[in-house]
Amino acid sequence: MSTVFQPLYKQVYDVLLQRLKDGVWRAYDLLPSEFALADELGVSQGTVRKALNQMVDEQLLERQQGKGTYVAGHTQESSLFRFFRWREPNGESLVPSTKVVSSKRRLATKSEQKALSLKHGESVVELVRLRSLLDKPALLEFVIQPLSIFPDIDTHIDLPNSLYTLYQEQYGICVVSVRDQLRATSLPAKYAHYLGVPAGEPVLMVERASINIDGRTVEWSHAYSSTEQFVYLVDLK
Amino acid sequence: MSTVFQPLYKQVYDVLLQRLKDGVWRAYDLLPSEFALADELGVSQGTVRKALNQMVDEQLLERQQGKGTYVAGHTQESSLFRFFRWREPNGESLVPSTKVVSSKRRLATKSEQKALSLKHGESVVELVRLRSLLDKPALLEFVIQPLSIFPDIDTHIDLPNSLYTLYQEQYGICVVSVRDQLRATSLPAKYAHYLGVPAGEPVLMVERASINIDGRTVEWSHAYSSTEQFVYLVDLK
DNA sequence: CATATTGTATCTTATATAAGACCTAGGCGG
DNA sequence: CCGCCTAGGTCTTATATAAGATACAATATG
Repeated sequence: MSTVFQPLYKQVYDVLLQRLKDGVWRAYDLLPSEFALADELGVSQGTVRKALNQMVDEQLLERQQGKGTYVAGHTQESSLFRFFRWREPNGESLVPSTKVVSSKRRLATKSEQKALSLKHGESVVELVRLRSLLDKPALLEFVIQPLSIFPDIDTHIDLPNSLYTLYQEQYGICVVSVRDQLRATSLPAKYAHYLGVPAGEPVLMVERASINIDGRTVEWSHAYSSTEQFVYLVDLK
Repeated sequence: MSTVFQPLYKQVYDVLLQRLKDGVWRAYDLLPSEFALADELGVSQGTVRKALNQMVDEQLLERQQGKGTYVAGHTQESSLFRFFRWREPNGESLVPSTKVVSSKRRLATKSEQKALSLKHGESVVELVRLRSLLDKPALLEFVIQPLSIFPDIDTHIDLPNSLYTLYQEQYGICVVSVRDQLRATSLPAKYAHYLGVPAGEPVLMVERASINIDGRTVEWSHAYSSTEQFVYLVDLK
């Protein structure tokens, strides 16, 4: 017997997740009510509810009692709150301001092909941004966006502080998790003036893969930052 | 009306959590069955179940169908798996081996008093450990343990790889979360020979607060590590 | 008879459903 | 324009049934 047993609520979960992946429901959409879904799928409201609960836990959905269940979307605030880990040493949270340094199209490098599962010869946009904390330049960020995923993304005039809202609104792409690799390294001389830090200074390098609801890495970035004034904070539960 | 409404299952959760804090049940203990708890507290089994579910999600409890619900304990493996974030650059997980460099008692410094909420004049143990990955020295770790929380902890002969199991077994202290602050810095000359890295080299400094079930910081540590061969990995959901 | 195996009772947690409480928004009458 | 009412959504709780684990008696087998 090759078919493995799956509880009803898990099967419901899978169906609903697939609809999110397929874009049947998009950010901020209102889902049908629990009873309506239960009716459609031929199960009870409680079973649908259990599946929805799990998706709420995973931050895919948001509920509002008395109103309905919505597809969770990135706002500027929520997105920064969720994925931006830079803090003051005392733990106070920070909101970055962002300035575009440059943006250009080019062929993906080997490592970019690997990180983003691109075919040989695919083009990407390399976006360089300088992000400031408390009005001090703090992070120099290199963002790689495959053109196959984000067509003509380099034609947008003013980019939002958090790119994920742009991905969501213009391309229907919902970043649900990120994976950061942290290293210490010396600041390359050519970047020193951006951060106002001497060349060769120890800096934190954060390499980030941003992952879509279907599991694909849709964006890849790395950033340099001095940690004289700010720290990268991790809470492990 | 000053008393705020709390759902039944939340009240049950609070009662059960308090029992964990009080040490009524300790690591690996078997809890009474859902029906027994329901009976004792005067609610239905499903309500108890919802409270227990939440505690399982928080990794405070573990269930085994047909057997019972247990208080989650740190094993060497689970503890390292959960709180050890060093990986190979390709993402492969690593298990450290650990050697004690030194251990001494002294008065807590100002910053230690603050981090650990100690009174002026309290004593701590400073434990220095060298941890290796793939047989290469990789992390030099300074662990601060208040003697008020861990009496005579420096009399233990051989320390386990993960200290949390020791805290749990000898002192009934259960670390449920940690908070890491990451910085890049230059490797102080006096530590260079431990890591086999030139002095002044950029290294990652990880400052860690380990937090007990009652919310207290019970251990404070900082560690230096070269990131030539290994990276600190963060998954943000 | 000794031993292994099978059945069965009774624990446990896991899943599904139903019913009522509560929240929100909008319509409608004063 | 205000307040009441109601429709339609989620939230909470309870109950019934399924399924896994274990101990032990009954039974088959050498």
